Amino acid sequence: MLRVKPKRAETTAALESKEAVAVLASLAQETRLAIFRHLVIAGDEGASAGTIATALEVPGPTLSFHLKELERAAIISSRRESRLIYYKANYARMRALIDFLTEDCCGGRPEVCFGSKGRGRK
Amino acid sequence: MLRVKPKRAETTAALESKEAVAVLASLAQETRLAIFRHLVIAGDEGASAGTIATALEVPGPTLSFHLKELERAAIISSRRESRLIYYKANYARMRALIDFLTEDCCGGRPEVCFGSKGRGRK
DNA sequence: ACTATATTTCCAATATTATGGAAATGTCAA
DNA sequence: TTGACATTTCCATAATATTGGAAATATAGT
Repeated sequence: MLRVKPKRAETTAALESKEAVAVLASLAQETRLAIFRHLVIAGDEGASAGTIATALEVPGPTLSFHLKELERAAIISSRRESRLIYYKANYARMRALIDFLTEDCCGGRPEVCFGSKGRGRK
Repeated sequence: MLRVKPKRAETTAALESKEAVAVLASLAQETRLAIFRHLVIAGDEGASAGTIATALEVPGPTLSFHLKELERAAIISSRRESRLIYYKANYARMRALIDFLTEDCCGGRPEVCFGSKGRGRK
């Protein structure tokens, strides 16, 4: 039997309003959102800068700029593997963002957003 | 027993990537996020521009600019009531954003973001 | 050391966004 | 129709973000 994940993958720190703005801004750009989506699909291994550049047809310096923005917001992380630098999505951070928005959206009035019972998940 | 909402409050249209960027951008600014949060708390009646301006201490023209941005992204809506203009949060739109992010984050690998079973809600 | 490849930093041009005073508009009451 | 109030539009300024070529840095193979 293939136990997938006994508990949360990474620690989920709640987002402050300022931080939430930063994460939102990091995703509020077409190329960056495309990068993030690409990385979600790439999974845990992530994808190298070159692979991303080719897939999304973005010039190196432009890609590098956006990768840095995403990393600054901690919505992605990177590791070097010999000559390649692999980037990977930070799911915990995305989850924290979703949780922040859920609180923002539903704080006090969950019924309006998610029906009479709120969300299943705490 | 107090049945709160039999079904969804508003129709929830799924977000396109471009639209998602627009909604993200509309919230990716401190003042605008504060406005939105204020409106969530204000509830269905919403809050007038003046009320918001006073509460958040934002000059009229600046507020007006941000309200327009939020409205352009359809994350809030407005109605005039005699001399006042009331703004109110569009919960359905926020939900659509959250759903978009959830798909983006978890599409293919829900276990990574939300534990081995995904979210309770569809 | 030299070469090739991957990626980044530097930098300057361009584009977009945010800010708020002054003036315009819209609404109502007298 | 004048006056008071709420809000917006106009507009100039300032701040921030995006873009990509050229040059720099990092790593590995020969």
